[in-house]
Amino acid sequence: MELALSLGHTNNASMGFSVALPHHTRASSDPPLQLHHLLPSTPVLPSPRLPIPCLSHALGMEDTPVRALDDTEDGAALSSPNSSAVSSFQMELYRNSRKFFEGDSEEDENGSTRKKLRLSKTQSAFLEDSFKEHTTLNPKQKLVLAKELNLRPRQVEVWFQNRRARTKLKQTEVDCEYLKRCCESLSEENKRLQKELQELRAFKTCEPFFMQLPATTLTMCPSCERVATTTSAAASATNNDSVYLNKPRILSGPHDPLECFF
DNA sequence: TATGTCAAAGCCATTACGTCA
DNA sequence: TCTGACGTAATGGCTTTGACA
Repeated sequence: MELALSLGHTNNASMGFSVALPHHTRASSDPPLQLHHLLPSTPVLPSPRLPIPCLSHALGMEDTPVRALDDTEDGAALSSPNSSAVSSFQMELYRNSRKFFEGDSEEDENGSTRKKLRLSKTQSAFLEDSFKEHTTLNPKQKLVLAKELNLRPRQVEVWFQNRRARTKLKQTEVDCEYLKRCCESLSEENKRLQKELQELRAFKTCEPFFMQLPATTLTMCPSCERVATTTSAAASATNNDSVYLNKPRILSGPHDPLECFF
């Protein structure tokens, strides 16, 4: 029985029940990366690329190369922010990024402390969309994403690592649920078959009694058309007279009840 | 051609931290 | 204010793989 479990999102549907991600998805053969490869076809953000350049501008970080990719293709998308007032959305980004930068600097100062930096919703959404496109990143993709989100490449790498782990965990839960249902179903089937077997056995053991009804009602074997005869002992006891025996009696040889009946 | 070494990348288990009820 | 549960970022160790001598 093949358990073709392609429930939910799996990295490799052909792997059947296994939920393991391909161990090595090294992208050495990947085509040259373009930014649009990293982005969802339907961005969840008004303009996924907009906030970061905005942010860089607000922070006076124009020297930070945000446009890490081929300018010819995505230049428009990465163009400077529009002239409208900075939205609260962008301000939130600004504040979040301030926190990140402060966190980074703090970590640099006392490297022993492990500061956990919470990603903003925007960053998470961006990463999530990228994950839908590629569950693994090649170094270039990682760098591009890191620059886009103002994160360290290591952070992007870790996020994808943890995201793959979460996916696998969820898939495992789904698989467990499915197997649980399979198990329950098989148990029911097993019970049903056991019951059926018991009934058949009971029927088989009852049959001789069926065959041992009073002689008047069971005088002839349907297969051989022989009537019940007396045993030799009975014959001698009755002076060789043929008698009908009312006592239970199993015929031997061809008169085996099972042989005759079936 | 076979083999050992090394670096890179991924997975896994675990820790540590932030948030929330 | 405290606390425990939970989600998740981060870490360290191990394995696998490909390149290279």
